[in-house]
Amino acid sequence: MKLLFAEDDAAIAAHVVAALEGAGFSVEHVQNGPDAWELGADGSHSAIILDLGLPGLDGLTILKRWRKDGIDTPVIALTARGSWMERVDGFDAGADDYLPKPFRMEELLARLRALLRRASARKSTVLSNGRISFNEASMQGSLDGTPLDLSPLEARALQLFLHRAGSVVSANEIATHVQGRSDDASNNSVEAMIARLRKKLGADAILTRRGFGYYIPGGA
Amino acid sequence: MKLLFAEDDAAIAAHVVAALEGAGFSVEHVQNGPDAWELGADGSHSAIILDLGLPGLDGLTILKRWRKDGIDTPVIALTARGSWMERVDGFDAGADDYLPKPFRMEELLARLRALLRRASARKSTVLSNGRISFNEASMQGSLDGTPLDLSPLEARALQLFLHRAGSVVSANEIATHVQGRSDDASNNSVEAMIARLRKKLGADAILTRRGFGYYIPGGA
DNA sequence: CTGAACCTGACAGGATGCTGACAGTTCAAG
DNA sequence: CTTGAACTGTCAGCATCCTGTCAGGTTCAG
Repeated sequence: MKLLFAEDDAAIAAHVVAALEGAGFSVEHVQNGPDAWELGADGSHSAIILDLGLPGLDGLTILKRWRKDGIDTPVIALTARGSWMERVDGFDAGADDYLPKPFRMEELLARLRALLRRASARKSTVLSNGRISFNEASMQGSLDGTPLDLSPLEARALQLFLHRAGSVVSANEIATHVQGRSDDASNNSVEAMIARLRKKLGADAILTRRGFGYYIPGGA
Repeated sequence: MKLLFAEDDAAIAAHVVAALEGAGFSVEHVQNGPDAWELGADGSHSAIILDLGLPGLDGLTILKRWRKDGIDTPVIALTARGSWMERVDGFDAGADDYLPKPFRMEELLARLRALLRRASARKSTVLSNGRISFNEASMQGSLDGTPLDLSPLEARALQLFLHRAGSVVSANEIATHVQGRSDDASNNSVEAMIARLRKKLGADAILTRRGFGYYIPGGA
């Protein structure tokens, strides 16, 4: 299990490297953007932990280049603060998970393992429910087999709903998972997105549970 | 929080059981495969710590059987050593996490907590009592299997009653838990809500204990 | 019998959710 | 650099639903 770890802060890096190696991983550590890009580009790592604030070459740019080149190594992005814009950008650029600094090692390890597990079981990444299906590898949704034209946020929302088919997802959870925000209320962006999604999926695809949230029927 | 712990090495087991109980868990300990399978099969545990090298019946086989039978209790697999193959097999069989021996207790506890946290966030509990049932995941109540159309407060109230089936819930508790108020008396909003709920559930679903509160018969 | 506790139907104000429109931003093509 | 398309947050208006309150009736315990 070889990991690539890109982080310029020496103190943090030493700590993390020690913990990762203690957990049985072999770690390659780089401290600047160009090195990270070069090493990651060969696709030989099981996962990459990428600080978005690298010197020399921005983490987001690196990530986008990798994805463009077809490198699908799972990436956990480390964001400087709880900046939600950064998180959203990270997801759009192709990160599989993000972790806001500061973080606890257990958290990083847990997410890393989850990511590796998902990656190893990547065969069955097609969620389906009634007329709707969704390929998590390509983030492509379909209705009755015909591909849908979903925006990034809509796709993530649909993914979330399908993962939790049959159970209610609160607007707050949607905001967190899909948009990367955690501030509640005071805006109806979730409602707006649901409306757009419904327009593409059909009005009865996503149901409202007034006062609680939204859900896709079926599942559990 | 009841745990199932399957481990045949008596020395390790004693150590782990002591630590788990010290952390506030109630532990059922078994030392061979068949016992583990039997006890785990009732799905009553919050989590299972499963040594893969059990005598009598292999841990992986047990795990696969459970999953086949729909037991989705979170499982931490203990692997003999850092054998990579074993880990992969463990994940494929349905383990939620693995831990290579030897391990430190803190590590086990940390992973256990992480697992329980994740699991509790996804659990879809169905409360039921006589003709009434309530799915907490979808916040959907049913009477004789037919879905009910409950308002948010009614749904939360029904949930509360079912959680405390057989015991009296005071109007004050209802006001607090369901409506989020803490001011007592001076209004009969609770009474009004009970009336509306009875209209949907049937008059005999919720009984009054004059001077104390309301309750659903049966349960405890 | 009597007062307190409880029930119920009606109602209005408020909360909640939906929708169409719009503007700022990003991104890629020209 | 300019341009245009796509995306998404925000806003305002609207429809609907929810729920606290009130008034009057009913039931219960002492």
